[in-house]
Amino acid sequence: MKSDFSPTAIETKWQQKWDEAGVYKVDLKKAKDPYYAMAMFPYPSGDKLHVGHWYNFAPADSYARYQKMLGKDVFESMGFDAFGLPAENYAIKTGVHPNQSIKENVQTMIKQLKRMGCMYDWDKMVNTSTPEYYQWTQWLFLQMYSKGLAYKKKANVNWCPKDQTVLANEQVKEGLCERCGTTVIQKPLEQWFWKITDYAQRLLDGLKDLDWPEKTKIMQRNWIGRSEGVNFTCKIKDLGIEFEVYDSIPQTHKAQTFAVIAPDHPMVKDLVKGTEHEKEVLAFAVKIAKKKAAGKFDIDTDMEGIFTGRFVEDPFGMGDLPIWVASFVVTDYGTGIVLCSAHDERDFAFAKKYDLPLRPVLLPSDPDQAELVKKGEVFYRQPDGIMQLPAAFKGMTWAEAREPIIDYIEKTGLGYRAVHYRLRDWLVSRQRYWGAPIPIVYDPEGNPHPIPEEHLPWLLPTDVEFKPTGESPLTQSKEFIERTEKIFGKGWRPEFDTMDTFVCSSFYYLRYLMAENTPKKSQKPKTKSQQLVDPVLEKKWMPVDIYIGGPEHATMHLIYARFVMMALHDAGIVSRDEPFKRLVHQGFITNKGAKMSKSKGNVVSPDPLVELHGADVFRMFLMFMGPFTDGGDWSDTGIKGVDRFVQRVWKLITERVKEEVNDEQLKPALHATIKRVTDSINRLQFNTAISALMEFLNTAEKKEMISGTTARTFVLLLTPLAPHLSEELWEKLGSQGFVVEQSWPSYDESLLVASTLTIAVQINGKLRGTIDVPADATDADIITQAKEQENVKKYLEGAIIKKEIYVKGKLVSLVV
RNA sequence: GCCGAAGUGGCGGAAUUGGUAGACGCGCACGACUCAAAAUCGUGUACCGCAAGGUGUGAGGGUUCGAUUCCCUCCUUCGGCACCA
Repeated sequence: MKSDFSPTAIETKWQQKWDEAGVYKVDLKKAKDPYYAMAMFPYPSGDKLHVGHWYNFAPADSYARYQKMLGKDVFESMGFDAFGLPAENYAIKTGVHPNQSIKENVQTMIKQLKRMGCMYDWDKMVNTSTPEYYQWTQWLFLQMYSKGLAYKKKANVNWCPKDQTVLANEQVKEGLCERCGTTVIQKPLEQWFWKITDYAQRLLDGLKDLDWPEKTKIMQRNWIGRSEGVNFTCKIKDLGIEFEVYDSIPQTHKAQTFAVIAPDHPMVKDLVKGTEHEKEVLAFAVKIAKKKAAGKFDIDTDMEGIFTGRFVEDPFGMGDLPIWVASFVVTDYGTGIVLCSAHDERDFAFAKKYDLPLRPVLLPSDPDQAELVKKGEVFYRQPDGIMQLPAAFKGMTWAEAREPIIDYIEKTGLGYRAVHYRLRDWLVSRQRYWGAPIPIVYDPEGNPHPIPEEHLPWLLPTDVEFKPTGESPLTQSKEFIERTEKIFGKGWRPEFDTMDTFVCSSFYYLRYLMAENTPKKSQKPKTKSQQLVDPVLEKKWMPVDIYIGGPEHATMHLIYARFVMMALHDAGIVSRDEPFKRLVHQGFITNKGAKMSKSKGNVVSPDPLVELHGADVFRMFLMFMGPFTDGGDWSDTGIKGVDRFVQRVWKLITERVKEEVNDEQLKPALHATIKRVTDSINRLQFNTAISALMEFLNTAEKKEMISGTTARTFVLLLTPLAPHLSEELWEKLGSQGFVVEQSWPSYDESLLVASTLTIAVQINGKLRGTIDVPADATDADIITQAKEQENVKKYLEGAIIKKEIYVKGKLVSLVV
């Protein structure tokens, strides 16, 4: 049965056969043992599919195939995150409408994805830029609005001057636009927000039960930034204005010596109104605000302040505290006003700069060192002769003192325990064209009203230019305004902003479960069966069993999706809080150390290599590069090794299999291989799975002929990794059915125990020889034998053995 | 500065609870086949040394009969955060 191996022909053949037989179609309703395998859906950019996509999707598919062979009803989803800036920027450059370019890119990418031979059930594909999809994005907005979770407010927001749109906090990385790298500035604008802060504690608590990478959980925890401390109510002297302050280091209680307020705090004006300080202070506030707006504020060089002339009225019986406006204080954390002490780096530096008094609470007592000794030992002292706290606190360490002091503060009634979070509300509106229109209209008085559901999808108008002007492009659409007036009345205006694309991707895992039922364009989603998600399917399939994607989404998509799922749960739409039970991040593929991107022109296309070697070889090569979660720098050296492996497998199975030949001696190796491959795939370490198969091949090739059983088992092990090749070999072996529908082989434990053991012999921790002993030899026998080993003997001559250690089945260690 | 991950041959990487470091593959060298080359197959390949032997998992200490694995200090690289009192 000798024949040549031609990957492309084989791969095309089996993709067709699978397709015809519908082996990857899943009946979501009938599935008995659902397994929802999902990779983060791609953005259909002009780059097409690059090696990074393959690196993500191919192993994800191999793992899903393994689950299928374990007997699960696997649903592997695929779709497109099609709204967003790149298509719009492309349109600005070329004049091609995003609708057009996205359609083309999606078509190309589907073709490329199909070439990979993954188990995607294409009937359930989603594309977020289609009205069928974005009506649900809009519906979600209305849900949020009706639950009071969507609101509009004027605030300083992150503005990208290049993309001419606002950005969510999560989209600003190191002060730069996450998309284009431009310095982000602050701009006061009226924007739509979603109240993710209401869910801060739940988002934090939920993490502990998730099977997610620890580092991702840590990133989310830091992002949420829960801080515990004490709130105090204070008064401005002579003005009687009451305000709250938050203090997260209660150890400094009664040791505060001044107060600082944020330059853009609304109370600043009231403090200085009509005083000699007014002009100067307000000018200072404006100066700092400008610096911050330009994104140029740097705490190290720009630590500045100015005295307001006002005091906090003796908050703790230790005297009045002067209030300064200080550049480093932020308005929107805590209450924007802070009581300062010696034991904070910034407060300390500020006090030194403006010669403000300090009252340290830690030994040593030198106020010049106060901040530096925070890690120092003993807490509590009375440098100015005033007893600050009860004597019970004396001698406590900084850490020990914390809780008792909070208790003490509460008991004295001066303040109360409080929790603050760093998490801010999610800014969801964007001044761009290519997104889902926000389903809100304004009456002639300018009051917002939700668009009734029957008008969904609230279509994105097409009579729009894309030039970013800083104003929403939708304002140019005559049709959009006419449509609004026609439905709602004269003088009514639509909301011109669109939604952040992260809204689209915050619930797509639910839409996959419904995509088959999506009405045609002509239909409107009004009937009962047309809902965001069928509760029965949701209950059955959610949460997603394994979600695979890049770590760059740790504080964006992955936190938004959790928030939206929780909000939907509270609204009774879904049955649980968390969308992704298990999360895995694939590693990042770089090119000469740099991130692949079109602008750098270093994107590597997989197509030529796939053409040359076939999809199986290419995907195995990517898996063989190293651990899936590590990624690495791109290089195609080494693909040859996998190619050779495939050629040799082909040769062995097509030329050297004889059904009834006796190859009993191969059995232990075969079963060891089953175990190794199984364990490796379980841990998503495809590299070691492949090397185990290579090792077995090396062993098997030494035999003249191998049996049908051995060959079939080997092909089964290869199936998740190289599905097309395996299918062809399965057929050549005369086996029934699709190999991709066979069960995963199991191994016989008893065959894994070797009949002879090789024991290492060490003297003083150095390897001096090995001995072969029967598996049933006694410990004493083995030690005796070890001492008689030739090389060992040499070292034992004239030496006294002080200690003998035998590690079962592994080694003998002698100490002389 | 803070949080996290990682440093092993010329290269990608192996080595589940401490137990024969370098599996598997690339590359390289030599050999076979060939007029020749490619492909393929075989042998070798951590370093020093002719050898006996010694040295080796970023550096330095420590625990242990025994450390890539555990502990301490430090260095480098990568990822995230950075005014949140």
